[in-house]
Amino acid sequence: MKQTILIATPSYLLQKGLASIIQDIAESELIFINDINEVNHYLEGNNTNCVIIDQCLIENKEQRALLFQLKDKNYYIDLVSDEKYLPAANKFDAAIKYDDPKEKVLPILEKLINKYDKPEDTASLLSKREKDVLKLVALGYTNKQIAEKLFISTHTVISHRKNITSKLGIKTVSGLTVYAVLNNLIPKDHIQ
Amino acid sequence: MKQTILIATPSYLLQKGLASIIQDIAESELIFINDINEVNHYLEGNNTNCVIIDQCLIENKEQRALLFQLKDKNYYIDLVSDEKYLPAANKFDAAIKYDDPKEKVLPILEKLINKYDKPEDTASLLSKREKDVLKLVALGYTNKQIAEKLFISTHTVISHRKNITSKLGIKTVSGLTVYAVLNNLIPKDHIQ
DNA sequence: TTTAAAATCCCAATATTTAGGGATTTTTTA
DNA sequence: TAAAAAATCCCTAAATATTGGGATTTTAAA
Repeated sequence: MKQTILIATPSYLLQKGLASIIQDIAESELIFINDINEVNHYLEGNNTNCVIIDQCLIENKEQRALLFQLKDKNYYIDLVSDEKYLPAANKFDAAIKYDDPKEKVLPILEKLINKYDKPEDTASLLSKREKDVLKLVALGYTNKQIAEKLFISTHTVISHRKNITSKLGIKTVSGLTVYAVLNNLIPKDHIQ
Repeated sequence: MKQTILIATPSYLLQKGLASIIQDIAESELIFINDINEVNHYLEGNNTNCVIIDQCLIENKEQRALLFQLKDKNYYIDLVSDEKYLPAANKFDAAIKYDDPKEKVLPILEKLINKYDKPEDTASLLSKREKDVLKLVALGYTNKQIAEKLFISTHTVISHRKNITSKLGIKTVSGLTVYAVLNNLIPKDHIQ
């Protein structure tokens, strides 16, 4: 099952940046809110796995206390504009600075995703071989070409495609292509 | 023709955020650099349309002077962490703050894209009708279904597809689907 | 060690697409 | 107003994909 991540920051650049990075790692449901009171309200009424919150939204102690009421249920990531706003001791599980480079940001988000990523997600619906076939379908190869590439007969390719179709409920090449692109099975680049 | 945008910031979040927003507006070539000297070196040896540079990378006057040597050729966007770093008078064409909301960021980038987007880009390669057909192909319809939807014969659909194929040089359904998705001809949602 | 899933292969009939020719009628545009 | 481009329609043969049946062998899990 997809995990839900709440992202609370007024910055559009950071919203889109976090979204882009997170979706590259694994498909997740992202909620964007930029009002601290709405964040607390949302957390009370909905299940989330992680809260990424911009330090600049927290104005007082009451808000802060409310925020951490559900500490046990969620993973909290602090988002700060500058090192100086990093409190020495705090309740956050991790912190990301606005200007952190790739090497600092990626591990934190990857850890978060792996922590909550369930094994039975979309990708594992398909067997290894089915994914191989799907990839090549999405890359525009014919069944015959796929058979040659995988050293199997076209019959087998067709069988795999039948299984893919029934598992995914997607029967058209274009639908499978979109699925493959969205599930990062193929690079988004040009296709022959 | 695609435009080239140089993005200079150490922040991975901002890099990915800018990339995500810009690519949503129009396909562009993005160059990421996070060293001011490399930026200047790159600008001398390559053609760009726009430079988005993080204020924090500019350490002294010499670097600043070098940066604006090609002022006439490029559109410059300033990226600042805080209002206080915004110089009263400067050579930048626009400025974006780290924590700007969508309403401030989008117009600036849209203006930039439209400024340089050539009329003869990918979308206008195809005629109106060809785009109609391409859309439906990418949505997984068969030629027969497309014919019914557009109130034309399947022969016409096939003719349009032949023209699309020769104009785009893409002959597979999956390739056309990726093209359609990348060119925002269809919503990225689920397809039957 | 059974059982179930995965991976492999086969056939035949039908549906669909592709590639190679055309041709005619509207619209645009120079 | 000519000429060019766009949109429409037609044909046939060959190539591919889809559907709806099977079956066998490996591999993994209970």
